[in-house]
Amino acid sequence: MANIRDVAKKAGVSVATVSRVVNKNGYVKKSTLEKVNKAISELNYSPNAIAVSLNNKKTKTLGLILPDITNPFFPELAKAVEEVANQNGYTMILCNSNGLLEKEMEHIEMLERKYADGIILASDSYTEERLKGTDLPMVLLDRGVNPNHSSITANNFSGAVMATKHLLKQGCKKIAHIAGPKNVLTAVDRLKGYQSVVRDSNWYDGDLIIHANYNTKEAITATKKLLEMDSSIDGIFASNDLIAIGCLKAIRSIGWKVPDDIAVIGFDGISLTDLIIPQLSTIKQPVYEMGEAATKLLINEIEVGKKESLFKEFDVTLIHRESTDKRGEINE
Amino acid sequence: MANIRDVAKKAGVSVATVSRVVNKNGYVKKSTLEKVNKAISELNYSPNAIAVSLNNKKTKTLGLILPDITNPFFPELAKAVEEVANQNGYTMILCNSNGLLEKEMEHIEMLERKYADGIILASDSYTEERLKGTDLPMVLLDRGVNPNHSSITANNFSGAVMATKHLLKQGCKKIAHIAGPKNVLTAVDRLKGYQSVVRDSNWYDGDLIIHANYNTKEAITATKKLLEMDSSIDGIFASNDLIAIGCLKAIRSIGWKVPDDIAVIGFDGISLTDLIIPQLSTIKQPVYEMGEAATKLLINEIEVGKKESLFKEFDVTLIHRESTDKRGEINE
DNA sequence: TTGAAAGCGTTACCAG
DNA sequence: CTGGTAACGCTTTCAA
Repeated sequence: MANIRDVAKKAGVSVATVSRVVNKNGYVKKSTLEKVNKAISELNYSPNAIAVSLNNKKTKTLGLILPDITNPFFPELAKAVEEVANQNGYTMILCNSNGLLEKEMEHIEMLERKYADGIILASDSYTEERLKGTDLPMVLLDRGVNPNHSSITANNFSGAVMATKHLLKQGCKKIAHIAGPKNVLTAVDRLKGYQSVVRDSNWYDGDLIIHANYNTKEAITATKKLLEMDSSIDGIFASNDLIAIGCLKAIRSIGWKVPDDIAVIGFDGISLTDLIIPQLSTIKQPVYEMGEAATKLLINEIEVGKKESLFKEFDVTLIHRESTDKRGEINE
Repeated sequence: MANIRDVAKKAGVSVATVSRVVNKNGYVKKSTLEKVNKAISELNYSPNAIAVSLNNKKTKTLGLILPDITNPFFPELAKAVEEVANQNGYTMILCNSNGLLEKEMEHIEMLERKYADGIILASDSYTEERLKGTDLPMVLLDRGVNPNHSSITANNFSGAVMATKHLLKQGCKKIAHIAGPKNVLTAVDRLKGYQSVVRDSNWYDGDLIIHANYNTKEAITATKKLLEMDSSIDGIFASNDLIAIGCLKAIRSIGWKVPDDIAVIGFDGISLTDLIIPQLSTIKQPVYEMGEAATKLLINEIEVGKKESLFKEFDVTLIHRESTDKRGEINE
């Protein structure tokens, strides 16, 4: 690949001049501009990004750290981040942390060493303590709120309230909650939302809450346990869609019918919920918009600087489908 | 962040010496080694990757270009690539091409400018013609075979044969095929596999083949069309799982039963197939292993150089589930 | 065993 | 309007 000196030589000018025309800054006489452009296209020159980076300490690279790209919630997020990044001339490095704090830290250090310009962190295990070494611009996504960093979340609490009230409205008399992990912020907020609605009901009981990780397998076990314990449960609010699908499988395996015997609603709104039978009611997060907002926010912090931490919370929406349609309200 | 000069000053040696101890090459007296190491840890020094790259023209960065991270087949691939890359000290840039040749080319150029060390390309539209500008090491994944580049694929043809024979064995008398796009290599091979099995059957007819893109929505339309045209169809081999799920939805919407009225089998083995009801039979590709193999192959080409193009084809396996279980062979 | 200095490809400042 | 050159942080000869 040709470099800037080759171009300079070919055009009969100095490298400084070439640099000026490439970056369109400074004055260049029209005739030399043309000479240089000619040389550039003849040599098919394009500036070496590494050398540029070494100078200005900017790499036009963003890091996206996710717990697990394999969880259907995240690919759409990744897509949004990648697209917005690209539109702004940035490139995205994808890092999987498997939810491990240690891996997260490794990735952050690596991104620093590679001079990434900023990081979008979707973390389970985020604690301010561990992050304070970094001074890279960083925005927290979906799973963490903290005064030192801007963050984007969905309104998990109010979504949980919506889900629980929806179940009530459909006629459920006793609603259980399969909560996510205790240390995951979204899970905690959703649990609180559920509790705020049912706390004062006469049937309410702490045993109606059971914890499981955000996956289908554990949810199956949890659901069976729940229904064995109390067969009068007729509604489940699952902390996310993967858990809800586990519920569906467990319920089916013991021969109950959804939604007649028991209604189920999830959270997230992954596309999967539309593909399964019965179709799963859920609280939909505007995932793409969230990824988009996070990326724009980050790029803004990088390019114009950060004044204050912004904390943006997105509204969620109820999607009413078969799995909670006890009253035949849906007409397909 | 501290740089090599800071360390040198602190240790009272030259930068050359620091470089030697960091890279463990050249002779260093034990006592100075210790001094230097001390300074390094006190300053928490780690070499600036950009500067290193500028020297050796290696960035320890791989590009992964995918049609669409949102298609459930790809996240697992991405995960494999990321993990293996990380294990070898590489970082992965993720690029979404949306299946557009133009976008692919843009990404490739960007990766060249950023001095990526190599590319893994999963492409629909791959044609050698367009790629010949690049001399970056590149391995083709899943959707392209070409003498100039190593490639990793699954055995699509024999998988299709397995699927079709499986349907026959389950008692299907007339099997249709919803094929993928005509310009996608995997789709073409699967179509050929199907044809090789049924071509000589007395019921065979070209109308039993219908094309659709690799998504659920189009598959619904296609399936309805197929069954309206010929209601004696009692088996469908779908070119991928997303299509198969579309079949299931369409079949359900017209009131038929799976697998009794009609059996359905997909291809890919995405985890989704295990979560839906009825569970979907499918031909499973070893996705993770494929991603792993591609990455190892690429890293090998980068680090030890490439002698010849390797062409590795992975075996696929039949997963027999409810959607084709006409004879009650599955005991859960 | 160690240090000085050139070079990697740019940009940006300072002169002219 | 243009050119020379220091600087970015590191590696790698070449000498000592």
